[in-house]
Amino acid sequence: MSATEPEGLPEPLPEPAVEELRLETVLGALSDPLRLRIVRKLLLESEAFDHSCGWFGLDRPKSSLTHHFKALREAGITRQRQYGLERRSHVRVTDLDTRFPGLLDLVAAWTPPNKP
Amino acid sequence: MSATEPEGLPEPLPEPAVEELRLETVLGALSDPLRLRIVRKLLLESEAFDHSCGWFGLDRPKSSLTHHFKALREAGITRQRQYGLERRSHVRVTDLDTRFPGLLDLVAAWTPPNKP
DNA sequence: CATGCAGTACGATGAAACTCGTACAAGCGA
DNA sequence: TCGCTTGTACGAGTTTCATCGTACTGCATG
Repeated sequence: MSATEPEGLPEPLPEPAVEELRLETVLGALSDPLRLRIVRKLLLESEAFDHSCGWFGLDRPKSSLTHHFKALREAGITRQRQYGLERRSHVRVTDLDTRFPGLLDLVAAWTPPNKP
Repeated sequence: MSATEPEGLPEPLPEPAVEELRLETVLGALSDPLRLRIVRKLLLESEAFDHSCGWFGLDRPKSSLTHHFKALREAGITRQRQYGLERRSHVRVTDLDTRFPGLLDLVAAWTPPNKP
């Protein structure tokens, strides 16, 4: 069905379909500071498509990261695929732009406050 | 300072300044279904400027409504003024469009799922 | 096959936050 | 002045969520 993705890739992990995306859920997922950082980093700094958990350089225990990446995926913001050992993520840009046009532009354009 | 508002109005209740608005906080406030309804109703159906709490026709106890309207105001989404007995709210459109351009358009354009 | 690595699953803990009842303050009108 | 209305303050009960330690799975590589 979802023929927008190229062939030969591992199947995505379970995720909501485009029609199932809920604005409240998406906003709630983005309202966490760490998850907002993750999404912004994916939007701004990923030349390639997917990035594994370690690429983000987040100083948190692994179980915490699992929690947040799962939250992003279950909210429909990211798609995750298994590449051997690693589980790589990317933002579902097309789906989100379809359902909530302007949301990702907003997140990417936003300037986070200075942290000393 | 904030000379964008006409004169002769009651002072707004305490609220964050434009520079203090935080994206995480705003998104978190909008991630509650009832608050999202409130903001959408204000954006879509308010010909006049301000609306009192009862105008929304929300079937919740008063103390719950106070909680949510306060949350919206403290997140910087709405401004509230005291008019005699009533406390009327409107969305801080200019401020939000300045800090997070596209956010309110997004909220207004979004179509909520059918509720049977 | 043994080691090591990426990541999950589970569970406990603590902090928010939603919901709401009750009691109270303040303004308006008869 | 006596209600009636609008909304707050406070507090309790419940739920949800973030955080993280520990144990485990699965895969790759030597």
